[in-house]
Amino acid sequence: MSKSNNVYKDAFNRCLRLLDESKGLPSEPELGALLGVSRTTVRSILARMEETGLIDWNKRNKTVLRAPRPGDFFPEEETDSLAEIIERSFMRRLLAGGAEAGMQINELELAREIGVGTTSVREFLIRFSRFGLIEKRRNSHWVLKGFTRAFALELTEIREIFELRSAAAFVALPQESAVWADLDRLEEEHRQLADEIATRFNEFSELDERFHRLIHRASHNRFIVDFYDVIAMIFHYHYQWNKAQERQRNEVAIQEHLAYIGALKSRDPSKVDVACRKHLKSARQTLLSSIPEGRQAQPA
Amino acid sequence: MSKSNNVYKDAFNRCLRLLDESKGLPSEPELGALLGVSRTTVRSILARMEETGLIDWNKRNKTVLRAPRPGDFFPEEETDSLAEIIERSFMRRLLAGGAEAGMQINELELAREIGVGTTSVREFLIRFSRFGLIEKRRNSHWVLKGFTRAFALELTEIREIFELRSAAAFVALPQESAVWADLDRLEEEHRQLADEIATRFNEFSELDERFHRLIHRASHNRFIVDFYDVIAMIFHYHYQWNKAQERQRNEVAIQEHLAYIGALKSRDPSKVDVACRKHLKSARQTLLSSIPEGRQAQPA
DNA sequence: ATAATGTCTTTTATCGTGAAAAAACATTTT
DNA sequence: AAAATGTTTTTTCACGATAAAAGACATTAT
Repeated sequence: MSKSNNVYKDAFNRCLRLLDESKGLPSEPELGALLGVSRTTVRSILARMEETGLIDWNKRNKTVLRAPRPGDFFPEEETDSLAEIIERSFMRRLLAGGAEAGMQINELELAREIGVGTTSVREFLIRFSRFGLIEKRRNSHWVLKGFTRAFALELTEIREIFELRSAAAFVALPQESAVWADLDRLEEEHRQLADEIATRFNEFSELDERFHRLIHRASHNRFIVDFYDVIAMIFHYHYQWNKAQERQRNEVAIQEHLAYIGALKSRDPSKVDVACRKHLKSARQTLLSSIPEGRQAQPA
Repeated sequence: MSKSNNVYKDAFNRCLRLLDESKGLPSEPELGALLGVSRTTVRSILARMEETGLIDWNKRNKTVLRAPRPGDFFPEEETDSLAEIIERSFMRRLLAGGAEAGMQINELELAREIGVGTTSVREFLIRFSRFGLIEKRRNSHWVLKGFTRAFALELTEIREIFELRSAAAFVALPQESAVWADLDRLEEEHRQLADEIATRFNEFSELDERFHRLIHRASHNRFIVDFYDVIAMIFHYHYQWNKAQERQRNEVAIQEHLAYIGALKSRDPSKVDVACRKHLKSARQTLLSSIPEGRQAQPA
C-alpha cells in the first residue's frame, strides 16, 4: 500500500475552505506557502478542482466556478497522518483499557491491530518514548510505565521549575519585544472566552497551550520549549478523557490566567512568581485528581 | 542483508573472557543472565565454542578444554550495533567536518554513505532528535541546528538546575539508603584515579558519568534522570574530540568531585550547593572553551 | 529580468519480507 | 518438583521496493 496521500487530501480540504472567500486563486508557489505543501501537491489539488468543476484552470488564470459543496471534501478520517492515527489508537488503549504498569508492548500486535506496518509503529514508539511513559528493553520489547500518580508528580515538578524560570525571563524582556503585543492579544482572547464561557468552555484547552508556549519561549532554551510538548500531549489526552466539571475547571483556569497575565504586565517578578505558582498548583491538582490513588485512569 | 548478528558476536567475545577464569561453565539460563542475552544466543555461542575446540559440551556438562586465543575473538568492529555505527558516523561528520548550522540532512545520502538501510538512519535521527541538535521539517528533511555556543549554554543551564536539585535531594536521603555506600565506593575510585592520574587520566570520563548519574538518581524524577543522557552524549563526544589539556582538566575535575563528595557526606545543604556550583561552573567552561566564538568545533 | 508554469529527479514515508534474537512450550535430567 | 536442556513459535531488526511529496531544472509569460 506504500504511502497514503493524506497530505494532499488534507491540503485539498483546506484549500476548499479558502475558495469561497475570494474569487480567483493565487499563483502555485503562493498557494503552496499558504497551505504548507509543495507545488507538486498544489498542482494535484488544482487538477482535481478543475476535474470536479470547482474551478477553471488555464495556466495562471484560475477562476472559481462554484462554491464547494459538502461532497467535495475528502472524509476527515482520510486526512490524518499515520503518526496521528497510531498515537490516537495507542493513547486510547493506554487510558481507556486495563493498561497496567509493567505490561509489555508488542510492536507486531500493535501494528496488526491498527492495520499498519511495523516500521511506523516502531518509529512512533521511539518518538513517544521521550514522554517518559514507555521504556525499551535492549534487543527486546517495550515496557509500559503507566500513566500513574508518580508520573504526574514528576511531570509537574519539571513543569513548575521550567515555567517559573520562563515567567521570570518573560518580565525581563524589553518593552519593544513583540511578546507584549502577543500577550495583549491573548489577554483579550481570554476575556472573550470568559464572557462566553457557557458555550465555548471547550475552546480553553487550545488557548491554554498557546499561552503557556508563549511564556516558555521567553526562556530561550530549546530544552524548556521542547519539554512543553510532553505537557501538551498529556493535557491534550487528559482533557479528552476527564470531562468532569470541565466547564468549572476552565472557568477557574481562565481567571488564574488573567491574574497571571496581569502580573506579567506589571513586570513585578514577585507578583509573577505568586500568580504563576498559584496557577500551576491548581493545574497539578486537576491532573492528579484524574488519577485514582495508586492506580491509573479507569475505563468509563 | 537483513540483520547482523552482532549481539551474538559481542556476547561470544564477552563469554570468551569469562572462560579462562573458572573452569566449567554455568547452566544456559545462568549464562544468558550473565551476558544479558537469550538462551537462543547462549546456545549459538556454546555451539561455536564446541566447534572451535574451546569446550566440550554435552548437555549440562561443559568442560573448558583450552584458554581462548586472540584468533578466537570476533573482530571488535563486528560487535557494534547498527545504531552505534550510525551514531559514531553521524557525530564524526557533525564535529569534524564543515557541519554548518542550518544545513539540511539527507536520510538517503547518510544511509548510502554509511552503507545501511534508510529505515535505520530514520530511526536513529528520531532517537537523536531529543538531544536538540537536529529538527525535523514536516514531510521533509531534517535540519542541523549545530553544536553551537547557544546549544552549550542551553544544555548547561538545564544541567545546573537539575543537578543542584538532585544534589539537594541526595543529602536528604536517609542514612540507611544504599546510595551512601555507592558514594563511598566512588570516592575511593576517585582517590585511586587521582593517585595514578599520570597513566590513567583517560579513565575519568567514565567515572564522571557514573558519579553524576548517582546524584541525578536521587531526584527520583525520570525527566531529570533521562536528561543526563543528553549531557552524557555531548560530553562523550566532546572528550573524544577535545584532547587539549585533557590530563590537567581531569585532574582538576577529580579534585572538584572529591570536594563535592565531601560536601554530600557532610549532609550540609549549603556546602553541597557551593561545591556543586563550583564544579558545574568549571564543567561549563571546559565545554564552552571547545566551541570557538559564534562557530562550531573545527577540524584538527 | 522576474516570476510564473511545465517537466523531471530526488527524497521521504510506508510496506512486505527474511534473518537474528527472544520467548514460549515440551521434554528430560537431577 | 524444580531446573535444566531440546524444540518451536513469535518478535524484533533491518533491508529493498514503491507511491506520495518535495525539490530542482527548464521553459514560458508578464
